[in-house]
Amino acid sequence: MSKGHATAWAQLPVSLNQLCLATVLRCGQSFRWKASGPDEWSCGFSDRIISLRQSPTHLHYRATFPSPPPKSAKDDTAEIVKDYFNLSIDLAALYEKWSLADPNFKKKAGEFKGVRMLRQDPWECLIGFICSSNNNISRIGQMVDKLCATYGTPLGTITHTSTNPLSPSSPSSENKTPPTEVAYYSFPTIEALTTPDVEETLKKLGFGYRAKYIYKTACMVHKDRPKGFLNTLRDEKDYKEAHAELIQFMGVGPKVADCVCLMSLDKMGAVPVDTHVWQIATRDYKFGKGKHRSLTPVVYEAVGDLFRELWGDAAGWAHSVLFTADLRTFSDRLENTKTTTTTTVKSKTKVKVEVKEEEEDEKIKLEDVKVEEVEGEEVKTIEKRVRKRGANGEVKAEVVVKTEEVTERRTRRRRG
DNA sequence: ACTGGACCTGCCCCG
DNA sequence: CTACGCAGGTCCAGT
Repeated sequence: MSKGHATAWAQLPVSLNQLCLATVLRCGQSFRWKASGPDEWSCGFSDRIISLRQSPTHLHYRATFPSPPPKSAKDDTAEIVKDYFNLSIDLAALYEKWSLADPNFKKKAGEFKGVRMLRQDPWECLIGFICSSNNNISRIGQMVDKLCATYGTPLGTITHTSTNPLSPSSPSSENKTPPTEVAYYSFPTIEALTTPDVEETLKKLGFGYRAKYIYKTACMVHKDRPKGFLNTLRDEKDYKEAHAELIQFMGVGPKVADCVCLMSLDKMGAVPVDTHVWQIATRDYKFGKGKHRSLTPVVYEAVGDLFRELWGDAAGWAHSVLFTADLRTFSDRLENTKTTTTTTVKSKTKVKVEVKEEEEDEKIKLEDVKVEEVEGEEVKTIEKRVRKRGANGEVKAEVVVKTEEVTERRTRRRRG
């Protein structure tokens, strides 16, 4: 495969308060950006590969076109980049507003500046988040890569240089890995995923039950909807209308629909409520005061309403900041986590739980507590996750959980 | 309306 | 080093 034709690097004036590339491209909005070098990122678009770098004052970009470059391919990369990053929206002003309305946001946002919503292609966004259900980010990325390599259009290759953060730019570093050529592809068109082989092929590629969802959804969009349907949801439908349309598709529930609304359809008030956001709502905002057993559709909407009332029209944008702060990938920014001890206790009968803490100082921090119980003779389940650490970041304290009739008990450790 | 299960698979951490 | 739990949910059948 050819390396293609790369344009010269160009730049747009963008501050780190407006955009933090390394955060936004890794926080699970898009699953397709690859680190192509130290502080360099690349992604295949419809007819070109776009590569990005960032300085404190500028966003640097360049395009690599397939060779020979199509005559139609004039370099409108700047427009694509501005659109993709929603750069017309003043993120710093929004942070000010959210910080004023919410002390918790203000506290968390300090370490997470420049977290903005991308404005992705609705089709890609839809399929990407169908892949995300009951799944982990690592595998989602792999699945989307396979999808593009199998059904997308080859766009050429990019030379990847060492991305190991432990071996920075110094060329003499022994740790550095040799450059490699990495192939890039466009995201598959709608039609490309409607061929009869798609479900079986994706199953073989490890998509599991999502293979059927993707195939069915592609067929629905292609055959049962007007041309350009998804894009009309952006301009011609409001949030509720778009959401209602999206959950008609196979494999698309309220959470995935909100992701598509927020990340590709300009619905800034859409708040995708996943396990993280549910956790944030109950832990940091005392939502429901522990009364809710599960995330039913009613509760789901109530959580979104809570955040919309708190943060206003662009609540989905604000939510992304706190969601990102909650990701383990970035956990080192809020606290220097070394070790976490998690204790899970399950019991078939009534359970007494006491959590003893040395109340010596406020360095001890209750990170994460979830309690679920069902009335009657049924199963009571208590899950408590408690982190305590000293000023230097060392975890020093442990949780004491006392129970009766314990039937199952696990303890696990994590490194951060 | 709400609840409980099943669901593909690969990664991560536990014994 | 293998195994169980889990991962940015959704669908389906029963109350």
